This record gives sequence, C-alpha cells and structure tokens, in this order.
Amino acid sequence: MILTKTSQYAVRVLTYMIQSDLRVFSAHHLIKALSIPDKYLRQLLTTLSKAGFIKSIRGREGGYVLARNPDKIRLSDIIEVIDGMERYERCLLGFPSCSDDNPCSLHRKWAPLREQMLHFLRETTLDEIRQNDITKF
Amino acid sequence: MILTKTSQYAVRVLTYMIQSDLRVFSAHHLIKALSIPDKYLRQLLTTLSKAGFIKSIRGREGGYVLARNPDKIRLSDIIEVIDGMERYERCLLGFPSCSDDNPCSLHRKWAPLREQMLHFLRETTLDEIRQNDITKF
DNA sequence: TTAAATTACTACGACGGTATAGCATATCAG
DNA sequence: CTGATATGCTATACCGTCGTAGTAATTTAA
Ligand code: FES
Ligand code: FES
Repeated sequence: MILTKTSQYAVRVLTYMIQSDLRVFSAHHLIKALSIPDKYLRQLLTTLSKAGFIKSIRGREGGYVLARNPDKIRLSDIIEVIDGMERYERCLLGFPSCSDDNPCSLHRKWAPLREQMLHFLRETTLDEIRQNDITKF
Repeated sequence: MILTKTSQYAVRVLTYMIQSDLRVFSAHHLIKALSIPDKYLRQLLTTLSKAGFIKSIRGREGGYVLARNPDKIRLSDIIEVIDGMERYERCLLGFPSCSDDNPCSLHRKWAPLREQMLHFLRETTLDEIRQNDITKF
C-alpha cells in the first residue's frame, strides 16, 4: 500500500465531511457512512481534532465540524500528521542521503517521478477533490 | 517507505552482483560489501535462489552466481517475489476496485501518475541499471 | 436534576516486516 | 578421511500498524 490504512481513512473522512451538506457529524454517523471500524475511527477523529483539521463538540448533540478552510488542507498535510511525509521523500533503495550529487543506481530515473508524486500530494487540496463530485467513500 | 527494506536489499544485492567482475559471491562477502544484517541477508539469498534470480553453490568454495540474463530481470520481477506488486496497483484510498468507471475521489489525478510509476518498475532492468556506472551499494 | 448521548483516554491483542540465533546439511581442499 | 567452509532450515523476539474493549469525562434535552 502506498498510503497506510490510517491515512486512507483520514482522507476519506475529511473528503466525506467536506462534500456533505451537514455541519456536525457524530462519530456514529461517520462509522456507518464510511464503514470504518468503530473504535479505530474514534481514535482517528481525536487525532484529527488535535491536529486542527476538525473541531470536536463534546456532550449530547455533539460531534465534529470542519475547522479549517477546505482549500487550505492538502493531502500532504493530512499524511504528515498521521504517518509523516518523510517516507515518501527518501531514497528508493533506503540509502541515508538522496541527491543528484550522491545518487544511487535508481536515482536518475526515480527522482523525477518521485517529484511528480510529491507534487501531487502537496498540491492537491480537499476543495479540489470536492469538485470531482464523486460519491464513493 | 515505498519499497520494503527486504525489496531494497534484494535490488541492492542483485545490482551489486551484476556490476562486479566476480562470478561467485559468498554470503559473507555480500554481507560485508553491502552492510546488510548477516542472518537476514542469508535468508534473502535463499529466497532469491529459490526464485531463480541466483543459483546457490553449496559447500566449500561455494556461494551464489547470477542465474538469469541481467537484461531480463526487471525491478517488478524482484518486488513481485518479495512483497508482491499488488500493493502498488490498488486504489490509493484502499477501495476494493479501481477503474475509470468506478473511480474514487483521487483516481482522476492519481491513476496516470501510478501508471508512470508502474511503468518505471516494470520496464527498468538490472542491465540498464548497470550502465549507470554508479558504485553505491 | 437526571439520564441519554457524545467524545477522550488507555490498555490490550493480532499481524506482518525486520532481525537474531542455533543447528543441520553439503562440498571440497588438504 | 576429515576439517574447514559454505548454504539451508526453523524458531524466536522486536516493533509498528491495525483493530478491539472498557471506562472516564462532558454536555444538554427532557
Ligand atoms: S539516492 Fe536513491 S533515489 Fe536518490
Ligand atoms: S479508484 Fe481510487 S485510485 Fe482508482
């Protein structure tokens, strides 16, 4: 898997919230809507809340609301919080350094491709995703 | 990490063998040359041997020799044996199916990029790597 | 006021990738 | 032959990701 399951869940939750007309989402609602394991998603929601992507409202009639402007949230922002982006930036063969000056045998062909991938992760925003009008969550 | 450590080790071992003038490599030699954990590399060499990339010669003066024509070994062949390629072919968000007809919200932007990445893994051969003349292992 | 609805915290278990250790097996130089 | 030099096999431990479970804390509708 390119992304960990947790990152996949995180992206799915946020894209779901962003494209819905609702404002407040309970954990229960999200679990049902997205078919993500109950307790696992609850933990993740707390993480996303602490990271500032969503805001939690405790108590009866509580839930979660989006906290940041959707066009400001990039895929890489989400991944950074969950897994860290570092793993996607390193040498493909695992060497400690990676640069044009000290390349491994795959660097020449791989580095440009990796740049495209990183560009995709860093420049794709949730707002852009919403415009796809896709309802698969 | 895009590749697992085991796959990284496998590629490094084979690229090392292919660019050297030696014919037979003992596990001991490879462990020293590549700084890969002793027992772990030994296991991996057995795996690579069973998979047909190298041939093992047991007993005194034994070791491993390349078994297949270098220009026939692709990165994806190696990865397939170690981890399986499936993880690189699936939906980025983890949905069971992935196609233009049933896309997730990231499919449109991601799919073409993934194709490039798969093309890189499937079309890059060890022989091509050797021509880079890079001695970082 | 109280009970229901809701999020927060923490500990535990399952699983796969990574790494280590010991013993068994094979071959050949001498 | 025999000892030294190799590879082969299997069990175990560690760690991070994934998933489950129970309990505490918070808020508000009724
Ligand atoms: S040095 Fe290996 S990918 Fe850059
Ligand atoms: S459906 Fe998700 S990447 Fe193709």
